[in-house]
Amino acid sequence: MMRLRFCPSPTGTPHVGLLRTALFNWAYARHKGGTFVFRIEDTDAARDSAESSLQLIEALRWLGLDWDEGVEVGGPYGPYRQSERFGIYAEVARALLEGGFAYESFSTPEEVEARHIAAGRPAQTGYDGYDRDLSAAQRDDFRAAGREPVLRFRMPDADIAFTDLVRGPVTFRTGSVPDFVLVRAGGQPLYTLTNPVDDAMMRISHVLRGEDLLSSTPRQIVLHRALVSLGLSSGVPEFGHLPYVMGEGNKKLSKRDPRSSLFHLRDLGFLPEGLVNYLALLGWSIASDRDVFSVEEMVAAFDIADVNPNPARFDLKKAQAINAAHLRARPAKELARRLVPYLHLASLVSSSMWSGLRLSEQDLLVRAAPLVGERLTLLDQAPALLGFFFVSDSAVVFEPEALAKLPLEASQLLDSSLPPLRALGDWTASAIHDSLNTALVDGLGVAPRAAFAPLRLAITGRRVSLPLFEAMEILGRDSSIARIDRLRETLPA
RNA sequence: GGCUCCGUUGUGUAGUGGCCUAGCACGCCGCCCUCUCAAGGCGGUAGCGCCGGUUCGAAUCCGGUCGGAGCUACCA
Repeated sequence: MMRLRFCPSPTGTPHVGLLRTALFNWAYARHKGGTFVFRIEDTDAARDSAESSLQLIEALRWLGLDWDEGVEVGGPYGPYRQSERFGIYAEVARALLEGGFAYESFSTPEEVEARHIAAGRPAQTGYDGYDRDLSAAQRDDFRAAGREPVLRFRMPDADIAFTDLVRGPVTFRTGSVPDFVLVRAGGQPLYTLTNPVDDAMMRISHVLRGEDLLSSTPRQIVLHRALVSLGLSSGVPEFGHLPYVMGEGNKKLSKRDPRSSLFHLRDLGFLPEGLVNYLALLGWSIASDRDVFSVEEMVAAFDIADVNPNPARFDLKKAQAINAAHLRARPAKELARRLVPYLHLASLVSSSMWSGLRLSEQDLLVRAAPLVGERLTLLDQAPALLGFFFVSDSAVVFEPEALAKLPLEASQLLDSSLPPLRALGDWTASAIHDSLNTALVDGLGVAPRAAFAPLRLAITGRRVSLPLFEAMEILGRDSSIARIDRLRETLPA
């Protein structure tokens, strides 16, 4: 049974790189019929926050990445927050020490550096193994001098090779990885210990994570092997390192960059479907001639072996284009529902939830949604496009620049449009179009482009809008005429 | 400095020795459609980092080189 996990540390707000990692783990687990575990690595009290944990949970839920075991849902290998597992780490640390896989180290960083310099080595060579074979008497002396040791892992004297699921064979040469710290002086376990221990305890079989952790893999592999020989684990997981998600230029996307924040993108009006689709494209593709797909399609096709190892740039334009494709694919009723929070934020509707809307608002939205759908790339553009439906006839604001660009014969065009509209039998878009065409284009000999500009402004207040005749149909005859009258009155004769 | 990873148009990718005078998408430019804006259709722009080698043949294999990135913490 394949077991994968997503195990962020709760620092800061969730960003796209992190979520891309979550998505690939989730998709691979789902593709293989495996188990997806969600663990939170909150071992660093100074940097972690409860708010960040909550945001992580909210982010996964919003994207639709569900987990089989983990925080909130529980499971057989819990608890799933590292802050609740310190007892386990202490036990494992003791076993490692007793088994000879780890040792107490008293050297300060300054002392290590001084030894390197004295020996003519570069200062930043890394820990030198000085305390590896301290005698009990020496350790007692250090303690007597008031020093507290860290626990270091004893790196074996051998190359460490593994086959990366994304990159193929990778080998770290003997001696290139120094003995690393597992537990701080004072007893706090570090990521170097907690992460592999939990992966082992939770029977994780495949570790897919960011490329930044590639260089920590040899350490984790030898630790896993130690756990196996201590009888604490049944095997070493496989590793795959996912490419970075970069920002503009060649800079790794920063956690602090607001543009990479999931919630920011959600506020802009990304659909979860659209964002998941785009995130999937960062290092993976479903086919050579297609890049718009559903999560289900992704799950059916996703294989870690197909992931590309080179770093990807987050391109907001492309993300929007993908989002727009998903927006257009939504049925009108559903699109209408998704619009509600954004319209509410712009104070256009009475509730942020569909069920809280007045029936008239619901009805209007369902009818208007098909017009707006193909004009959106992001949901937050909807208020500007739909605003005119939700204001009273006397409250339509005419764009000044649109007013300025009106054709000279604007008043005449408005005058001439009223009688046929009043006389119209069926108030439908095509009937409105026909009658106005007859009256203005044929009757007055004005080009369509110019003929309808004043009407568009009267109805919507803008120069660029939804299709005019459909908008008039939805708005209704009375409102349409009232709005045309109103613009007529503000223009000189 | 050391270790490790990466290198196809501006961006994301397809490509696993001949189907590649390199496909798709976004972007950009132009045309068509058209009540505006979109959407849609058509066309254009631009790329295998470089040098050697292997081979009848290389974007694909090998070596080197250059460039970029990460790690080199008692952070994760």
